[in-house]
Amino acid sequence: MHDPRVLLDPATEAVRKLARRGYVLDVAALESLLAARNSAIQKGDALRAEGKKIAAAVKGASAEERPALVARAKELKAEAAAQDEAQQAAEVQLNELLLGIPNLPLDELPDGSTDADAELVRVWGDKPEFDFAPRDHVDIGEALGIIDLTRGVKLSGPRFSVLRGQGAKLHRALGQFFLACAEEHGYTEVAVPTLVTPTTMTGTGQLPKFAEDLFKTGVGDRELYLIPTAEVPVTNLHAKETLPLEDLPLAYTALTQCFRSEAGSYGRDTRGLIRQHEFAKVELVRFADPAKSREELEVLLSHAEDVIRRLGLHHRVVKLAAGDIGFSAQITYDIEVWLPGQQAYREIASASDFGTFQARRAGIRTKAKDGTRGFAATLNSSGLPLGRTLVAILEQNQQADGSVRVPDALIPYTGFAEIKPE
RNA sequence: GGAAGCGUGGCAGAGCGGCCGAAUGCACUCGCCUUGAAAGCGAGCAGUGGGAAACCACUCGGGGGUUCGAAUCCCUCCGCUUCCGCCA
Repeated sequence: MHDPRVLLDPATEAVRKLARRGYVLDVAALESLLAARNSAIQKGDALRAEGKKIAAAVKGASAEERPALVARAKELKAEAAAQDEAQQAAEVQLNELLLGIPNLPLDELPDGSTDADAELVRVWGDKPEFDFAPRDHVDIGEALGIIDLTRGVKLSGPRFSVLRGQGAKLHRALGQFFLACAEEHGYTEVAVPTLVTPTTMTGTGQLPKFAEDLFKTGVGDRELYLIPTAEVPVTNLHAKETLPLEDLPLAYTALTQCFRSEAGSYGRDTRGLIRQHEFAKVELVRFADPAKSREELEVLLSHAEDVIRRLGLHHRVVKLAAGDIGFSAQITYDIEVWLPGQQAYREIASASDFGTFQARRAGIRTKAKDGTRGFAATLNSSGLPLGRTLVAILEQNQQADGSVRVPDALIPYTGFAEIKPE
């Protein structure tokens, strides 16, 4: 959420910046709602101030004076209540408008609104060469007996899957490996709920706009959402808290299940493990001094890149176009891993700087030594998703005989160096 | 799920209808003192909103009510603690 004053300040260039992502800012509506709210506050405050003075005077007033004072106090109270109503009405509309305005993309982002418009930052490693026709992870995994899509569908419907034997073990090893990397990079591991309140979802920006992307549960009168990413509970860890500025940056990591309805992606990636309703992911979250968030993003990105490099997976890093970044982000890098089975680079991690956008919604404040207050910057990156990484390993490390080589870094975690048919 | 009790500033803890945004202690910040530190002394020290500022308003778990006036009285919700029940 934005500070409406900052948004209205011409120096912010909010209209131009939001236009880059296809959002038309209604300046007039914003101005009039803000003015209506502030004027109601001022009038209400003045009425209350007078009311307080009269109340204090009642005590010392004579019996003759008293009735008139009490009557006046009652009048003022009613008038103040009317202003309160006006204020609330304006505030509700103002908030509704503000909650729907996306973050401002940084000027350094390339123009455009699709992944094709992204700017190539760097490429790591070489495309693996095969002296046979590389298969995709479904063919490889089903032949090895480690991926069972049919039974996943039997249990839960489309976009669910079952991993088996060495596949399940490799998956679990990835989680352990990613967490170990994160710990090495200085992140504190947290185990958090995967079921959260609407308020928590609003703090990071999933609600109110993207309810259709989420799985929702209801028991009695309680309404809880399944998290689409650990970003949600981990970022909200410090919601409604004030963090000493000198304690920043704070770095957290969590391994959680993630749940996404994938509404609007019908027919896309229907094959295999690429797009599932439920998947596991290690997430990295940083809370930073907003003045330093841009540098922090590079640090965060380097941590995600380090993990995928250790696995020896060929990938590239791109900076997303202004119109392609998420609602709450002001800049996003994607790490795209090469999938020989698709002959394409596919997103495996996304590292974003949200500036103070989420912190304003969630109430994550900072206090400097000199007493200056503000909002924290929040950042996050995948570090990494277990399923898509497993896909990349199967496809990049497949052998002519159908077996798959386990990356050296993972062997201590899997206990085997090779996946072979049972 | 049933019963009782409790929720006040970073913490502890007074206050129980106007003198209370709130005593006191601890912690913290700044200054004095000191070779340095501790101790001691002095000052400061909740947040949010409005305002250019002076300053004003709001907040004693949340919401609502009674009253000219509520941290204090009433209702309700939430949370915590203890006892019972159930349970991985």
